[in-house]
Amino acid sequence: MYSQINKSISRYVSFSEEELSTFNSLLEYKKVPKKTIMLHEGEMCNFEAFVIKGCVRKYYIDANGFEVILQFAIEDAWVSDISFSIYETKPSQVFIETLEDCEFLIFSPESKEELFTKAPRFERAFRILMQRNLSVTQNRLFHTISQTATEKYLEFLELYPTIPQRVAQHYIASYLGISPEFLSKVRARIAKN
Amino acid sequence: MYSQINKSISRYVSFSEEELSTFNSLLEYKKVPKKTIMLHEGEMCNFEAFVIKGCVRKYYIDANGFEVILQFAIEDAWVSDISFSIYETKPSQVFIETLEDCEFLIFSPESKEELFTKAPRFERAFRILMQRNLSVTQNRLFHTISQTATEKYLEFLELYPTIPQRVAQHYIASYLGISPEFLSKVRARIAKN
DNA sequence: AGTTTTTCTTGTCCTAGTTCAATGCATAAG
DNA sequence: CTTATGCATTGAACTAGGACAAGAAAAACT
Repeated sequence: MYSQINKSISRYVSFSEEELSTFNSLLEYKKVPKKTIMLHEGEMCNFEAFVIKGCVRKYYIDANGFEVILQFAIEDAWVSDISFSIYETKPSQVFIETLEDCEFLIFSPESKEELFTKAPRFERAFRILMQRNLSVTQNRLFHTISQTATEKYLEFLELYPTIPQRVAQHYIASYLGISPEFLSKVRARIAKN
Repeated sequence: MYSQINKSISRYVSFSEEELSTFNSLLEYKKVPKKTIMLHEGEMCNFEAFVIKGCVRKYYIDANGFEVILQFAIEDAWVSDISFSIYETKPSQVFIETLEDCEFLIFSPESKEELFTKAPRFERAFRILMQRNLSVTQNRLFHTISQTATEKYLEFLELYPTIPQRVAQHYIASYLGISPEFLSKVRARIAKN
C-alpha cells in the first residue's frame, strides 16, 4: 500500500524506516469512483492526493465557459490545488475530477504540519517536489507559447505516452489548448505521413 | 540594504532579529550594469537573485530562434532558473539579462544549504515562495491558453502596471506570446475606445 | 544639432486554428 | 437486439494573429 508513495518521496531525499512510517501514519487511504468531482470551483482544496491507481484531471473553467485542463494525474503523481488564494482574494476556479476508479493516499494540511514538526527533513522533499512541479509548468508554458498544435501534440505523446489510451481525445485537446476538431485534423495529418 | 529582503521574506513566516541577520550574512551584494547577461543558455544557474533595484528579464530561445520572455523581475522580486535539469538531462535554455542598472542580493546554493541548517524555519519561507511562484505560473499558463491577445494585454497592465513604462514594448509582446506588430495593433484598437 | 540605431506603427497578404454543421462510430442502457 | 448518448471525423466558411515591408518616431551617440 505504501510502497509507491515511499519510493516516490525518497527520490531526492532518503528517509529512515522510522521517518517513512511516521509519514505513512499521517496519510489516509481513499477509494473514489469514476467521474467524481473531488474539488469544486470555489471550494478550498484541503488535500494533496497521491494517486496509487487511476487517472484524474484538474481543470479550470474560463470566462467563456470553456474547460482548460491543467493536469492529468496518473499513478505515482500528486494532485492538488496549491494556488489556494495565497496571492489572490478570489476563490480558486479549479475542479479536480476522477476519470477512472481511483485509489489515493490523502495528505491534509494538518497532517503535513504535523509531519514537518515530527520529521523536518520532509520539508525539503516537498520543496523539491514543488520545484519539479514548477519546472514542468514553466516548460509547458514555454511550449504553449512557442509551439504549433502539431508540435505540442507530438511532445505530449512523448511525455505522456500512456494517457491517450486512457482518456477521451477532447480532454487532450483541452490540455493542449486547441479545439477537439482541430486535434482530430492534426492527427489525420500526422497519420498520413 | 537588507530592509527590503527582510520584509519580503517575513511576509508568510516571521523571523527573529537573529535569524534575519544569519540570513543577511549569507547574501552577497552585487551591482550589475544595464544589458548584462547574467545567465547564458546552457550554463548552470548557481544563484537566486533578489532585486533591490532595477529590472531584469528571463527568457528562452525557442526552436525557431524566437525569444520568449518568461519573467520580468523588478524591485522585491526573485529571479533564478530553478528548472536546473532535475527532470531533464539537457541543460537549461534560459537566459537572464538586466534591462536597467541593477542592484541584487545574491543567494548561492551553498549559502542556502547553510541557512537551512542554521535556521531551518527558512525552509518553509522558501517553500511558500516557490508555491506562490508556481501559483503565478499556473495562472499565467491558464490565461495564455484561454485569453485573446487583447485580454492578455489588459490583464498584464493590471498585474504589472509599472512595467510598460520601463521596458520596450516588444518585450511585453514576447512575454504575452504575440508578435510586436500585433501588440501595436491591439494597443491602437484599445486606444480608439 | 545631426546621425545612427532602435523601437513603434500601419497596411497588405497569408496561415493556423476556430466555429458550426453534418455524419459516422462506439459504448452503455434499456 | 435496439436505441440513446457521447465521441471522433470531415468539410466549409470565418477570424485572430503572423510575416513581411515601409515609414514614422524616439532614443542614443557622436
